[in-house]
Amino acid sequence: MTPRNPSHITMDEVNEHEQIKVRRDKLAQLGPDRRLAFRNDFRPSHTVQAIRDRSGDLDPQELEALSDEFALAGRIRAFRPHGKAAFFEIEDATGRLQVYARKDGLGDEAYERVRSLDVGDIAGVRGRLFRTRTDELTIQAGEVTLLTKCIRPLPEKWHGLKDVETRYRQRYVDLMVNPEVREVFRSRSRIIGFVREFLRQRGFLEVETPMMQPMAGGAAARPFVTHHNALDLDLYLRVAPELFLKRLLVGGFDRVFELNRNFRNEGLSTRHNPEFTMLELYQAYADYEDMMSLTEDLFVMLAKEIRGNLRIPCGGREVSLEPPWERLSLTAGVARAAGVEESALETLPDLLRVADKLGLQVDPRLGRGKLLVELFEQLVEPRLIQPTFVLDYPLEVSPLARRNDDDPQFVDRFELFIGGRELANAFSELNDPEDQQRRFEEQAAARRAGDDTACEVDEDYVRALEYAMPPAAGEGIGIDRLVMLLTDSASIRDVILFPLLRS
RNA sequence: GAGCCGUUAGCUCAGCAGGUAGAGCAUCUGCCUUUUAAGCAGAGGGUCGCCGGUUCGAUCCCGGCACGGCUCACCA
Repeated sequence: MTPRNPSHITMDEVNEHEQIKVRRDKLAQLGPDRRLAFRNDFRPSHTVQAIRDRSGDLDPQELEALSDEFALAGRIRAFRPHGKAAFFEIEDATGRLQVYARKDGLGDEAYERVRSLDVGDIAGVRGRLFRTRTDELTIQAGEVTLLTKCIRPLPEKWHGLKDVETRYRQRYVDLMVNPEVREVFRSRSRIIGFVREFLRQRGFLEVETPMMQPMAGGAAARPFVTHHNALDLDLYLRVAPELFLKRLLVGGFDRVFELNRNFRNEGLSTRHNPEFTMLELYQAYADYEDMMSLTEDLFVMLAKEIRGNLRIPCGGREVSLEPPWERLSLTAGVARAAGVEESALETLPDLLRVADKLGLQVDPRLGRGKLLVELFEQLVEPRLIQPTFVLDYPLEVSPLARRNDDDPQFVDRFELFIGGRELANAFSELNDPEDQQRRFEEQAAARRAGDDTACEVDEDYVRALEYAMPPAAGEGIGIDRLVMLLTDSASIRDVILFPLLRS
């Protein structure tokens, strides 16, 4: 557990924990020259994986005949002393390998130095390979060098580190001792690499747009504020890159994406971290139907790549990513869940009546569109376990989306739900500058009325649309939630290396 | 921001009508040259999250605070 109030503890505090003291003393016994205790002159010749690959199919006799000497470096993860011999395990980024050290092989002095090593120390080992009686591939140490002393004891070897607070605050320890955590973050890296390659192959250009913006637009969320001293200018950390990416469509890049951090000054939960990673992509001459296809393609390929299967575990259930995915209109979903006809959801009083009938707490000041979305979130969203595109959002909750050609009160937009969580949001883009100006003004009015998640009028964005933005569609995919899905993680903190905690 | 739950040794966890605490691993000492959750024998280690209250006496009961978890709210 992290000390809660360490301000009164100093480095020379005498009652240092016994185990730390023992390790510090061992460090001191190496002598006053710190270069010998923290050396950087050992170069491994092989990783554990490379050694296993090299020796994998050799029988014990062939292994004995192999005269190669291997140099291996890593962290000591187990120590089994036996009088005049000792076994320990070295772990590097690729795995663990057992080391066997004998007094009669190393000499008295060198053997004593091996015996003084602790679990957690970083060490280098040189020697030849053999197999033990129990057929364990082992390196017989001809030389063992302490490279870096570990002053603190590692968590228990069998149960590991369980305390979630320590796991998040001291992620380095979590990573050290919990291999499944390392695996999650390796998967995260592979997923992000795969997404980039997927888009690159489809002709998308990866770009970087401002994270510090003079005006926070592109999503309905409260921004973080910061200040530039030299310009004496307040800036907002971006809540979304959307308005900048669409300016690039105007400029002639007709397929762009950005995969990077957004910042929203909102609450924390198992699905929300104040800084999170979002993919946004924009494609000219495409509509939201194209985004649905692209999303299915991407998720299917990712599931095959990462899980090797389209049926993946998700919080104790199974999710099938086999396309095509279900499509459900927002209104139909609410009607079905509420047990009424869609025609009974047409007006604001209709919706209030339904909410009342179901005993739902809703804000009566909401307009029809927001209320419909609210009902959907309460009634339908948590039940959308299998992949579902939710379609046809009300205009008033979608100030940047293109109107539906047949029903101008709705927009051509979908959100994707899997495992009860929103994974993506996409729409055909609004490119009529006059309509956009009016929608911005409605947002600004809502803002003046107290909605601090509503955006302001972005005059330059409207001007950009006046230069003509090609018809286009765009999509945002929550990368953290995508990683949660593909690693079956219950909390966003399990897929973010250093999630925000109170300090 | 609200409700519920949690915080005991380095780690994982027990415990208690209210009588200031235990185990395993880890650590230390001794023995042990093919073990692998090594083994055997012994030892040390705790402001029971923090502050206050009740009480002869509080790890335990009560109040407050801190941090964390879950749920809700917020997050189109």
